[in-house]
Amino acid sequence: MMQESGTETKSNGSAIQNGSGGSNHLLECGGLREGRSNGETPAVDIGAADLAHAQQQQQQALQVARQLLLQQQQQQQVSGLKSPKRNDKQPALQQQQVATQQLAFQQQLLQMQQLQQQHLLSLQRQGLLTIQPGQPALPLQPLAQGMIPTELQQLWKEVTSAHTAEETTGNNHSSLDLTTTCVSSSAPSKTSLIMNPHASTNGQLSVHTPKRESLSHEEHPHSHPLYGHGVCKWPGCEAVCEDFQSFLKHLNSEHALDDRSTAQCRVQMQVVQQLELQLAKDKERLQAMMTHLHVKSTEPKAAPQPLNLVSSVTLSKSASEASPQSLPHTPTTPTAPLTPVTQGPSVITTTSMHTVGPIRRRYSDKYNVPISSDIAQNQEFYKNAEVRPPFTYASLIRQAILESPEKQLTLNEIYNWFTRMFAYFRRNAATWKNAVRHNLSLHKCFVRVENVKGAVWTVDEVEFQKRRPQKISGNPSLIKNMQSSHAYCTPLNAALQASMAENSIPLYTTASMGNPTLGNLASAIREELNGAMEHTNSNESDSSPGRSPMQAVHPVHVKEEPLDPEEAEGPLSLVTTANHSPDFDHDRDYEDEPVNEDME
DNA sequence: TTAGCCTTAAACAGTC
DNA sequence: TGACTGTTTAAGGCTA
Repeated sequence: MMQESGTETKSNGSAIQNGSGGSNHLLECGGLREGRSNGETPAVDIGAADLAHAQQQQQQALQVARQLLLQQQQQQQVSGLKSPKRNDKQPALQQQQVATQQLAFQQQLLQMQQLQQQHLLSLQRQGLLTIQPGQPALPLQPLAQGMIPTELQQLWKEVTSAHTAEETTGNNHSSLDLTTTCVSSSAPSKTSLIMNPHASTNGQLSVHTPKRESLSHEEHPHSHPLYGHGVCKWPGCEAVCEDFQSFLKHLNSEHALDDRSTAQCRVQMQVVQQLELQLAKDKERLQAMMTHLHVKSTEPKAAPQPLNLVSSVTLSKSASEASPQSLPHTPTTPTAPLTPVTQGPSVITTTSMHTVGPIRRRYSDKYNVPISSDIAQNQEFYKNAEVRPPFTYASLIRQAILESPEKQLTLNEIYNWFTRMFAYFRRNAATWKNAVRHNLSLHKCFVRVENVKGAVWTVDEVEFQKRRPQKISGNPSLIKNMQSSHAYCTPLNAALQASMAENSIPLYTTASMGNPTLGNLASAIREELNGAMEHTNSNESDSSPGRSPMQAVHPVHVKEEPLDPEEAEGPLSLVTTANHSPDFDHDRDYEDEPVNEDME
C-alpha cells in the first residue's frame, strides 16, 4: 500500500535503522505532506507559527531523505564493486517496469501537491490558517523540486524494492497513508487518515476505514480515545453514541476524511504541538525558578541550612541566609520525585535554626494552597528533599491527624507522620517536636482524647477554622466562590491560558473562541484539563489512607459553608467532628473549660 | 503602628 | 532516673 508515502515509510525505516528516529519523525511529518522542497525559503508567513515549523521540518526531512539516498548510493557503489554482475542480471523488462512505475510515482507526487494545495486552501477558508496580506497565497512548491531526477529515481527504487513484501500482500498501492503521527508521539492513538488520490474527486478525498483504528478496536474493544462516556470525543462533536458500534458508525460517517476532518485533525496536531511546547517552556521556567531560588537562597551566607521553601519564596532575609550546603539539590520540579538525599550528617542544628530565625509565614496561608493538595502532589519531593513544608505546624498536625483512618493520632504517631512525610523533619527533632507539642497544647483546635491506647489527639475543625485569619470574611460572595475546586482550578486555568497566550496559542484566545471548531477544541481541552484536575484530586485520595480530604470537600459543605480558602479542605470538619464523641460541643470554649477533663 | 499569628526556646510537672 | 508527654510563658518576626 501507499507507494507515495512509501517513500516516506522506507526512508523512515532507514532513518530508524540509522538511529535517526527524530528525523524520521520530521520526514513523516513534512517530507511529503506539505510538499516544500529542500532549502526553500518560505514565501509566506502563514499566521500559525506551526507552518513555519512544518516547513522547517520538511526541509530537515528532505535533508534526511537525501542523506539516506546518499547512503544508499554509497552502499550500492560498494555492493556494485563487490558484485559487478548484479546489475547485469537485471532484465530489461524489469527496468521498463521500473520506469513505468517511476512515471506513475511522479504523477502521484503531482497529485499530492494538488491535494496539499487544496487542503491548505481549505484550512485557509476555515480560518485555521491566516496568510498575511500582501503575500502570495500558498506558495507550495512541487514536492520534488528540490530533488534531482537521480535522487527521485533512487528514492523510487528504494520504495519499490522495500515494499515488495507489502505489494505482494495486496495492499493498495494508490492509497496514501497520511498518518497523522506528526505529533502523535505523545498522542494516545494514531489515527490513520488514508488518502486515495486516485479516488479523489475534485479534491475531495475518499474515505477508507482507518486501519490502525480497526486494529486498535480489535485489541481493545470499546476502548477508543475518541469515545468515552457514550459521547464522541472528536473535538467539537460530543455526539451521543449509545454503544461502541454506533460510535464507530458515527465516526466513519460524521468524521470521514474530508476537508473538515483533516482541518480539525491538523488543529489537533497544533494543539498537541503547542501543548508540548508549552510543557517544555513551563518546565524550563520552573527550572529557572528553582535555580533562581537556589541562587537567592545561597548567595550570602555560609551557614548550612535546609531549604526553606517559605523563606525562599518570600525571599526574606532569612532565605538569603541559607547556604549552598543546605540544599541537597536543586529541585527540578516539585511534583517530580527527587533523588533521595544522600547527604552526610545533619546540617541542621539548633544554632543554625536560630540563625535563620523564625520560619516565615507559610505560603499556604497566603496563597490558598490546600495543604492536602500540596502534600499529595509534592509528596515525593517532601519525602526526599530537605525542604521545609510551607505550612504551619498546626496545619501539618491537623493534616496528619486527618489522614489517619481514625482521625486521631498519638503524639508519637504525629511525630512519625512528620518524619515519614518530610525529610526536613528527620533532623533537629528536638526543635520541631517541641513545636509540635507546643502547638498541640496551644491551639484549641487540637483536642486531646483519652482512650484505651492512651492519649490521642484529634482536630476540632470548627476551632481550626476559627483560628484562621478571616481575610475575606467580609466578602460572602467571594467566600462562596472560593470553593475548593474552583479556587484550585481557576488560577491554574488562568495560568495555563496566560501561558498559552504567551506562546501564541490561538486556541485559547477570545477571538479563536468565535470559531466554532476552535471553540469546541478549546472546550475539549478544558474538559481534559478538568479531567486532569479530577485526577489530581484522585491522587489526593490515594495519598490519604482511609479518606481523602478532597473527598470530604465536595459532598456536603462546600457550597454551604463559607470556608477559609486557605484550607479548601475545610469541610473536613464534618467528618472530623463526626468522629468525636457525641457530646462534643463545637462552641465550647476550651480555654475556659479544658477539654481534657471533660473528655476524660 | 498595632493586633494576631507563627515559630522557637525553655521551664515545669506528670507519667511510664 | 531518664525519657516522654503535656502545659505554659516569653521573645521575636511577619503580615494585614
